[in-house]
Amino acid sequence: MLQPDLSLAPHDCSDCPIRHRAVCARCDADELAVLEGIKYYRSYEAGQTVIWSGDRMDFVGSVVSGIATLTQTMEDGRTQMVGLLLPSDFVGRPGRDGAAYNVVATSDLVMCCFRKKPFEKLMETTPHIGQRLLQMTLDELDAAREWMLVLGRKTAREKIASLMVIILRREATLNMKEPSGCLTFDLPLTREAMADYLGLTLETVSRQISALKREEVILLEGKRHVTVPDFSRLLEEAGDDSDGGMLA
Amino acid sequence: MLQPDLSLAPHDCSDCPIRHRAVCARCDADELAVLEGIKYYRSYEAGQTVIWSGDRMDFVGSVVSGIATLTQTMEDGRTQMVGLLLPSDFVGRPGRDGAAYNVVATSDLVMCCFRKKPFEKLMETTPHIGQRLLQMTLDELDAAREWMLVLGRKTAREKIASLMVIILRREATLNMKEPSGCLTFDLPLTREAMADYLGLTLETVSRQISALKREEVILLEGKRHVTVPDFSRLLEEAGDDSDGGMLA
DNA sequence: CGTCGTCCTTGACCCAGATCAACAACCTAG
DNA sequence: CTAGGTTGTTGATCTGGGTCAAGGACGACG
Repeated sequence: MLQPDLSLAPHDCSDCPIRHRAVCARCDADELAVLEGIKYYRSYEAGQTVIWSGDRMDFVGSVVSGIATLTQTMEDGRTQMVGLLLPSDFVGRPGRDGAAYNVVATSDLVMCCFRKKPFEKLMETTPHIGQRLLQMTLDELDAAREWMLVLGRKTAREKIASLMVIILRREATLNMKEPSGCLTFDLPLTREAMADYLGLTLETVSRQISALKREEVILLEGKRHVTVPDFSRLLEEAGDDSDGGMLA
Repeated sequence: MLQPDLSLAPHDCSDCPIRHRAVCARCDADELAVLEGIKYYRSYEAGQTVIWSGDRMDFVGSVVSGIATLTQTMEDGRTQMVGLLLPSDFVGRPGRDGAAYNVVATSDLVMCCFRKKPFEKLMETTPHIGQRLLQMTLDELDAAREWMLVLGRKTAREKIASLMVIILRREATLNMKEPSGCLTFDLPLTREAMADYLGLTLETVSRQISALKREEVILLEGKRHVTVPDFSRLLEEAGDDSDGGMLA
């Protein structure tokens, strides 16, 4: 079920220096040439803030490697993560100058950026970029809404399991297969960051992870490396009744 | 052909039979003619389900009058509202056949629909529609993410106040002004629907509304008609520190 | 008119998760 | 090697909001 052309399925594009889902259409060499003039790479260290909410943002871009988070904060310090950016995810908003969230590098991070003005011009002349961006944005909207169910209605245990499911699904999607059976991955976030994503405290996160370990839903090596002996069991714990996000 | 108006600011378009922000570019008469072939209206009664999650959806459209909700449900019945559709809001997803949520008419509802296939074709030939749709989708994404903060980190009282702020802001936006001072509106939702939106129970919603009334943050006539004597007080109760969503 | 059904309110009690606090397991620097 | 800084774990206690239960307000309809 590989989808060619303008599909949004992440594609094997390892020899393409763009690695930019919004722009790369079949890694077209001409396109590449057009883009060379306006694209550049940027690196950030773990913990560094890429953009502050409200700041002027003169670029759009996507994650090449590493992990970043989108967060919102209230004056009293309460923090909610509103997005988790993994490689290939897009950041930025054509048509608006101000950033709406803090973007923070959670690990060392490399981004592929485009200066915004020329990118917007490019969108006008190259319709598939806009179409691609629309599809990606609709996907993000679906993901955000699915997360609203997690935040609003799930228990702490279900939230933790849901987070693991999301991470496993995203990793599996990059390899274009469905997760199942026995799986292994590394938690890309600290307990505190998980808490901010899930609307919990870090203590509750820690306790629930311990509980899942105790009941052998997961196995832990160190604090970050997780083995899931039975993915369907994890799904059950997540209260997940979806078909894997593979809507017709 | 008229220069298309790509701004997303709601515009006075009362004599335009499309009333469809995604498509209507300054109510261009030519455009209208093109569209006549593929658009139609549909009415629903209060309580009627417009689309079930997972169903095939062969149209896109927008709300002309009335109110609809997008909800997600778990097998055990826990429900989370993930979107509130007011007049001019868009429903549907070009490029995908299955609906991702239940869409329910909360009041009597009139929708302006377009058959999906021709609409998609129209998008290809008329770039401004795609651009407009992208902007609208990005706005919805921002709204969804703002709601994640409400769901994940706010107290019950702040949630109720936030809901009222959102409703007042949306109403004010239609008249293109900022809400302030003494305001009046009708709650478009039952206590239960509010609970589903806010990730609370209906009892908690009722109690918090009573508390806000007791402390004169709001005045109630009947169960639905609300007067807000001081909008800034309500903002404070909502824990809202934004600039009114008017990012540069 | 009364009865039924929907929507809402209020009270009593309980519990999941927050809060407060101590400490353990690692780092890296010196 | 030790000192100090992160990050994570676990225990004790508290509390906001959930749950269960009773009843009120206000239709619509016979």
